[in-house]
Amino acid sequence: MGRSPCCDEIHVKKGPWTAEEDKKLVEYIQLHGHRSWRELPKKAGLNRCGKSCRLRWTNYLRPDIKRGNFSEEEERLIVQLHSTLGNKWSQISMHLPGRTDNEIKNYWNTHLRKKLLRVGIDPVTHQRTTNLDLLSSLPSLLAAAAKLGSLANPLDDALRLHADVVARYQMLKGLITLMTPSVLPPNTEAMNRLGLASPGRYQVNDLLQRNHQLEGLVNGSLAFGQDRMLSTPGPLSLVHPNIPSSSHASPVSRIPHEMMMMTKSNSDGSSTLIDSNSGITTPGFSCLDMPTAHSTPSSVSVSPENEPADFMQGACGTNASTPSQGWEGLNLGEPDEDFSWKDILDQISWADES
DNA sequence: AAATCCTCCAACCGCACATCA
DNA sequence: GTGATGTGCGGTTGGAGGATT
Repeated sequence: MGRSPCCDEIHVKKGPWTAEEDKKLVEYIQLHGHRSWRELPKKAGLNRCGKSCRLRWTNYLRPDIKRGNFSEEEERLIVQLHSTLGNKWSQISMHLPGRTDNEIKNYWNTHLRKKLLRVGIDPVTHQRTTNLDLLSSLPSLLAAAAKLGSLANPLDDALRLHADVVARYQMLKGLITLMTPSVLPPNTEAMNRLGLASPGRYQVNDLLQRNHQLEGLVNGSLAFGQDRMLSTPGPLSLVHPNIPSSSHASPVSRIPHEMMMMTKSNSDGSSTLIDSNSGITTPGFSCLDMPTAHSTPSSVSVSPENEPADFMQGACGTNASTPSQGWEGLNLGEPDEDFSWKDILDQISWADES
């Protein structure tokens, strides 16, 4: 029952093609075409199975094949087509002249897939990976940080600091990812979840800009931490710039010189980050033109009823009655006493979980 | 310099479907 | 209607070559 394998002939060569085989195949097809792939190898004097000949021709020897790197335009097109067609590589290749399905498939698996993952897009569903995915690594990070924290020598403190900074960095990256829409075709389900789907309210570029701003903040904080770790090892407390130092009334007792960050408002609406200990400034941090507030968040709840804009406002402090409220709600300030990643997770509620 | 690891991609494999006798 | 055959497609593999240790 069933069909016989295509390449069941004994002594049929497999593996890479030689230049001589290529030449034979090309010359034969140019002269006679390829009406029957099964007959072709015999007639062309090739010790290959028809299937192998077809593959070699369609994927490599065909004269209209485009070689070389994929352009950005091609990349975009592939991603776009993949989001609607899935792994239908042959259909995708129809839209990219000169590219074979095999080439596109390989390029997808080796480059584009990873690229999407890096920017927080699930390459299968083309949905943003949820913050919960990103945050799933936090327990291990925290465990590592706690373990390091229990050791008592300067080097361990430095390591602990580093783990702490990394954990916070991951956390903020996760939140930024959560708050920002994709540059790709709208990821409707995730966008709807976050209430980001309504057109006109959020412009992608606008949000991307905010993303950059927030990333700048995060990276800046990370840089501060690393800088501090090198010079004076000790725990780092990442404090949001808009939280006045007075609002951090319970500095962690074990931290002798907690690094504090404040902001100076600039006339253009941006702010400059200032490390009150070192005096180091980081200009350009900005919470420009956030949508108008209609509530002041006392805690963070990302759901259609309590949109991320509220959180963003809280985070940036432009409209909250107390500038610090948004970030305080996130518990980003006091790492050693009250700080709890679980609390943050608890504060982020998903509409479809209820 | 050697060993090991990693990445990439051409080629293979097996299945599904279309066609034909 | 059924089985044999040919072709197309998507997933997977193996090895070459580069990077890292």
